[in-house]
Amino acid sequence: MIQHMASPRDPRRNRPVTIVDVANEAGVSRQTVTRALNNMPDVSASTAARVIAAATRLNYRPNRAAQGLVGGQSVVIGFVVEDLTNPFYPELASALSGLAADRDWNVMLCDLAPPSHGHGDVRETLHSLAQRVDALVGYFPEDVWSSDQLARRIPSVVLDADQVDPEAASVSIDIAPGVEAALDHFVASGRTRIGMIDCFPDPSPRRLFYRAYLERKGLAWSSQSEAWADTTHLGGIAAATRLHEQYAEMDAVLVFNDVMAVGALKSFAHAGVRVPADCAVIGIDGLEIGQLVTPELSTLEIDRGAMARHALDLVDGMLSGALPLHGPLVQRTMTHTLVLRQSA
Amino acid sequence: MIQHMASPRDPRRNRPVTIVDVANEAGVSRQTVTRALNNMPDVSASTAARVIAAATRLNYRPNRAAQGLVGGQSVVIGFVVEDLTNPFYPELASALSGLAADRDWNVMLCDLAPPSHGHGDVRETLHSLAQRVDALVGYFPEDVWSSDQLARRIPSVVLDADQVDPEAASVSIDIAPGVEAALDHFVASGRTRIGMIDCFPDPSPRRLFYRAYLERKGLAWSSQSEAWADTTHLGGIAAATRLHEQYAEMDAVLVFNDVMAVGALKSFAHAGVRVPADCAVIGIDGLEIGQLVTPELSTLEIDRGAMARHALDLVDGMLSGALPLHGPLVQRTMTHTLVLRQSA
DNA sequence: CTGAAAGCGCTTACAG
DNA sequence: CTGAAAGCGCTTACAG
Repeated sequence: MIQHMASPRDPRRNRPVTIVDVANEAGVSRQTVTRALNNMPDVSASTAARVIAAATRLNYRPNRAAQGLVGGQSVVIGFVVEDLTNPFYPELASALSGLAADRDWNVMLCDLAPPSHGHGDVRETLHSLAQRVDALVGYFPEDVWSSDQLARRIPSVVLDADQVDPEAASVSIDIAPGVEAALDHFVASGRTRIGMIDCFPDPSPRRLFYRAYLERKGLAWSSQSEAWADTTHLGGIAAATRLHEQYAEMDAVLVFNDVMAVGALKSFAHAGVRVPADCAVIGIDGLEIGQLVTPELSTLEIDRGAMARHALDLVDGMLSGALPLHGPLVQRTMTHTLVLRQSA
Repeated sequence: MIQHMASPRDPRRNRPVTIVDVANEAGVSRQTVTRALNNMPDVSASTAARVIAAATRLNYRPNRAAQGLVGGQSVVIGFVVEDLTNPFYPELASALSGLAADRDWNVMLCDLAPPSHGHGDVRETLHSLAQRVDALVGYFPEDVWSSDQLARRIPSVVLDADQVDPEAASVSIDIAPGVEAALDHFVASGRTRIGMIDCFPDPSPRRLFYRAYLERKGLAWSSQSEAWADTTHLGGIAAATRLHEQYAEMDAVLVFNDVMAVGALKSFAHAGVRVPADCAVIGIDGLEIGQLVTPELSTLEIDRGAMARHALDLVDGMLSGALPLHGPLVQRTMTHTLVLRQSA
């Protein structure tokens, strides 16, 4: 048998090689193997060497589950996002990963919109993840979430859901203060024909608040003041282009998120709309890309570090028993901070 | 005891509640609990209901390790990146996550540069991860990697390392064709004073190739033709600013990556250097942000989907025994594609 | 320094 | 429909 074809399975029987196989190969007992392989004391150097050689020869790999069963396994958080290519999620994942590492926890990543061909049902993906982790944190599709009651099966923290599930812990964002601040800023700088780019045909809470604000302030509004598209920069381009056509007098626009807002900036540049001179733009999220574009994007920033910290605190509470797993709602609420750069 | 203070541990003894506790609580045997909780047949509805009620009451959660031990656990890939806030990594993570999901594998995320205060030793982080996953894929700090010989302890795929470890499988990038194409493009469009922005004081392979190219073509070069900085957009701004000062005649510049290149574009805009009229810019990576800025960034693109696919193929091979775990080098090599947009 | 025993928490046959 | 037995692969005491 050619050496580099050596298999990690014992060729004699077609099953993974275990500690017993190594023990037999080395002519020792299995606890001696444990000791030798884990650098524990009370093994003679020669025995240890013999065991290590045998393990190497057989391509032995300890079974993680067995180790976990006896030793106590670490906490694993399943982090669920809608689309990792929206920079908001990696920035959050980065924060979560760092904070988790501080507790010696691990983060299992689940991107629900992977650019893969044959990815199965989202429901199936989530259930499979739920079986492999100790808690779920993230953004969950409303329909699967409510119909499957995942929060009842596993400690879960729902991030920034439009509709808060009373059964699940959540970190939610009260958009009111932030959106109010953004719109106030528009008005304070003399803008009165304010548009909105949203992400769904059905108005999001952000859009509803925007409408209410315009009405409250007696500002102009019509269905032409609004447009919606995908939450991508291409969507932002498309929506901004449409909005510019149907509402040419628009002098300010609030955009559902920064990625779309950056698209809107491109669209405006292309159409010759000067930002902020002709039209001011404020995005939402506070992403780093906002600082990379010209003009730099003003935005409603959300603190990802704080969001991740809240989520892990809630998980910790549920895991330790200090917090109920479901039932009375446990909720942390955050608000945006208006960050003014060049676009407004 | 207040209901919402119910603990996930059996209050009577201070240990996690197990299937036996549930069985006792429900007055049945443990295999009946298994059946009821896993929706298996051969349980009467009333018994199942009683068991589920007991499990809920005790906040029972099956032990994943025990389930994994008996049922066979799924493959977990530890994905190690240098810094998740560089968009290259999330785009790769997204691809990897999707392809892994297709195989019903999971991806555990490990960001070595988390924005967290107390993150411990990188070495420690990697070793801890290595114990919790079946294989390692990603970018590893050269020093830890070579000194700890992690590749000998766990199947590992090293991505795009400058120095290929002969002990580990790897997906490497042959930069020569791409960089040659980029520089050829500069020359073909009449540029002869070509600069380079790199990321380390020590010249990267990209920089070495750039130098060799200039020499080969008899083009001007001096130490003033080069600058280096952090691989962030701020680093790009700083390096481009410096380069513009020290090499004002520069009419083209190759940048270590797209994030820095976007920074360079900002710096040039600020300094009144028109791109591409005064100075052409080509970045490396092919990130989406290159399309968001103005002018759009020309770049050497690497196919992240293909990279992820190669990595998982190699892991699969090592796990199944078709590929050696170490020893004879297993290597896949990729090349960049020159994508011309507006900046060059 | 090394080995025989017991047990981690679950599930999968196998009896009733 | 329900339960007693055996075993998954490892480690942690406990004897020698």
